[in-house]
Amino acid sequence: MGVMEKAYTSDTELAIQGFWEREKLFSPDFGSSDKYYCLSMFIYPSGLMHMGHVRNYTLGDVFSRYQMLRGKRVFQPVGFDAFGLPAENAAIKHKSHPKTWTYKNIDAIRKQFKRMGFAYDWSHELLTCEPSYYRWEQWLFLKMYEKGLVYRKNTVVNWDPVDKTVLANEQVIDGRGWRSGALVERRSIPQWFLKITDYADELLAHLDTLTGWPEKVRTMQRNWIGRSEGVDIDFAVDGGVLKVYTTRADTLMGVTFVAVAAEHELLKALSGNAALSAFVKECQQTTVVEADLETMEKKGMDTGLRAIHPITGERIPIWVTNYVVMDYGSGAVMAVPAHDTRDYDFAKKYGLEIRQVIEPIDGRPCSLDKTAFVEKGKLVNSGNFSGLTSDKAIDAIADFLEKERKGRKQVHFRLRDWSVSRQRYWGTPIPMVYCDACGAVPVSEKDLPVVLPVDIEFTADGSPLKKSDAFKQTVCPKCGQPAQRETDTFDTFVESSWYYARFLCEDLKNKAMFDERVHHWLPVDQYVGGVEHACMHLLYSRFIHKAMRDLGLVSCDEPFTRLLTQGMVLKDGVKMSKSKGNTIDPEALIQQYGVDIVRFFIMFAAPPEQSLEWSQGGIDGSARFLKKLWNFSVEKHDVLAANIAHEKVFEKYQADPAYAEIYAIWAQIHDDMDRGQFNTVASGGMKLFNLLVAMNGNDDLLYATYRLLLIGLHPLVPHITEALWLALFENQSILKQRWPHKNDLPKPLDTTCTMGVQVNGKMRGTITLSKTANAAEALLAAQSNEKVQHFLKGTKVVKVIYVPQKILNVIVA
RNA sequence: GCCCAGGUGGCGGAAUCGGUAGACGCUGGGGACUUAAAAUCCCCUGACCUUGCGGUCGUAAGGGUUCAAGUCCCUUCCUGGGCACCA
Repeated sequence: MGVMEKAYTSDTELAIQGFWEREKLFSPDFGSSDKYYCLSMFIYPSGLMHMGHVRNYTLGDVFSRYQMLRGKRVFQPVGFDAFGLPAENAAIKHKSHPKTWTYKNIDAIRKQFKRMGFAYDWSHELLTCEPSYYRWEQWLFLKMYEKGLVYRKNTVVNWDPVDKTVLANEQVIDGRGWRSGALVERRSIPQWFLKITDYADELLAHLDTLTGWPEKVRTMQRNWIGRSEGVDIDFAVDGGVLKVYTTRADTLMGVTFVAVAAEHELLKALSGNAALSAFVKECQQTTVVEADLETMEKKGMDTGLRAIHPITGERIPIWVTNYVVMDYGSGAVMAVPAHDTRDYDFAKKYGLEIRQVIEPIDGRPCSLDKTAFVEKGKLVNSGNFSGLTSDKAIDAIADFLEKERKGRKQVHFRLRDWSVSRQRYWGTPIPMVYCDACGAVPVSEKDLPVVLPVDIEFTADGSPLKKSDAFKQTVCPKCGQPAQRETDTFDTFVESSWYYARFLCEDLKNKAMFDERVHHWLPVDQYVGGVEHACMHLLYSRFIHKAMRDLGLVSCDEPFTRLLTQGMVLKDGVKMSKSKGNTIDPEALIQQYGVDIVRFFIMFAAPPEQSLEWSQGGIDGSARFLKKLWNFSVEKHDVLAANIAHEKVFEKYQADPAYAEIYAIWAQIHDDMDRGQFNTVASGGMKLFNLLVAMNGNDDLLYATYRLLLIGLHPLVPHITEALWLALFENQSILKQRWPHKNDLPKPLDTTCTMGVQVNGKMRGTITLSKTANAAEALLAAQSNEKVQHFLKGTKVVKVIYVPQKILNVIVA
């Protein structure tokens, strides 16, 4: 190190990476204050790294290196989300084992990550498929079970009747199994659930505290949780009540039928009706995907059963439909065709009555010939409730029903409890045992982990765990009699819901789940990942975090303080994917250009949150810029290596217009770094460099500005800046430097500014005047400006709007 | 269908608080250097009208608020993400 090389090559990058490794720059002292925990969503090892990963992990690395330069002790870990369905598919395809495929991919990606030079603390690397990881997941599940956060109930899944296996939603294509082509059926099976709804209120309320998250993600979560205040209403039926939930109790008098799910227990009594049974069967031959349910053709059939309207006593027909799902709510909804779009369409289709009970509050005409009237308004045809506004009526009707014991006010969430059972092999075994005498019994803590057996043969016909007696046969932890293990495994979202905490303590292995480091180092200061995780992963993690807090395992309320959701990488306007054949292999690019050029382009080409269009021309441009920077450093070597005193240089040039520009650019770079807008950090670096190239004389200013430039660019192009730094300046890493806060640089002393002049709101010219000029002086300057004069000629000034340092708008008549 | 984003020159994008639209870069054109090419450097590059000076239009489309709108409000269109078993 220390010798200026004539050209920048991949050898330079490898040498720098070796230097960082020797210096141990990326393993923080966990006892220190000034911590900064930066985390990128860990990778699912489905093959090699693709451009989306390069973008994701570069973003995390930029945050990390920026914070190191700001003086923080940065922890940036790396790991692998190693359980999952694709491993099973690959194993079937290649007649191998999910583990083999997974570890092979991990090895390849690990090599690629190292080549990228990310500032990772490799000493805390974790793999979720290792027993030392998932044993604590099993342990956490047992603790949640003890706390009453776990229960078992039946729920519907996609069943492939030919392959005799449960299908993931993505394995259902147009209602058929992807491998067999058979029509998929809904099948109800028992599954383990986590009570995320117990935390619904807190998950909602704490969104307001997550000010470091994009507003759009918070909005999405708010809508996903979907808190609503409504009324549970009982419709009397033969032998019981049919419960429905509505947020529009004001429309209750407009109910003309009740719709129930095909699985509803009311229908059991009607099994003798052949036509009805056939229809029920047809309804069950659809997927459970909500988007499909919402868009498919709505079908229904009159069951012949009648429900009694809780207020009028009227007999209302009960219809079975394909769009009401048993798992959501009570599996029944009241239908008000006049005031609900879906009910309206359904009523039109089957000739059911449409009874108007709401009219517009402002008395404007309202026809129900073409469409439902779904707004709130004023009640009509509603007996004693007629004349009330919708809002008043909702309360009045709810009060009436409560008094009559036919209903009650109810807060309802759209959020449903989390089904964590998967009928798959490559996942964490659920630590439960089934005993004929004791029922479902949790595994004893001392018997953890329940190890996933790997000496199995993997085939297409269902989970090998179900066929493995060695795995299944055990004894009941309670009574000691022979019993059977649960053969389902956890949803892989469970692993990704607590890994951020385990990273800190991964080295404890089997000794403990966490130690005091989680109290000092959580929450994660900056989290980076795809926006596609806005609701599920990010909500599950928040839930598990709160559950861990209530178990005394962690101490803060939220796991992630700041969140950046990065956009996709596109080529020719569409997402890069193998199936579309439009991928760019990052490894080939790195070989051709080097890591930093790829990093620089990918940061420069688009703001992190937006999608990024791949461009060959763009990467060549980035290569050109960095080459210019390198060549400039070689050319100016004598000046730059001269060890000029740089401490108070900017003060000396405080009144120089050149310094005003430097200051403005640095302030922009600084702000953009803070808000994670790295594309303009890159362009700011280019501007600063252009300034440097144009600078003549003033070696001390050049020297000081150049040092600033290397520090500013370091997070984006760490290898190049480190190589130049070591060659020209100190013999220690650039990361030991401090990023100058914009407020620590001297304020430029220029007293004038240039601003636009409008006449009647249209831009007509610019004037340069003192920053402290008043309106009269500004007007005078405008009136003596040739271009502006042209538009003021022969007019009378009516009004002057003057916003100092921004705009002068002269209104004339 | 529902929820959430995005739409600015030939292209990627900038404009942080409603105040000079198009920074920075790419592409293209012209020039310098060279026997020549590459590399490099310099100038031009939103559209239309105009010999020029200059003017008009212009941020998906339409409307509105404002002295002033890419930015705020309403409507529509298009593209993308999510919709609970891909991760």
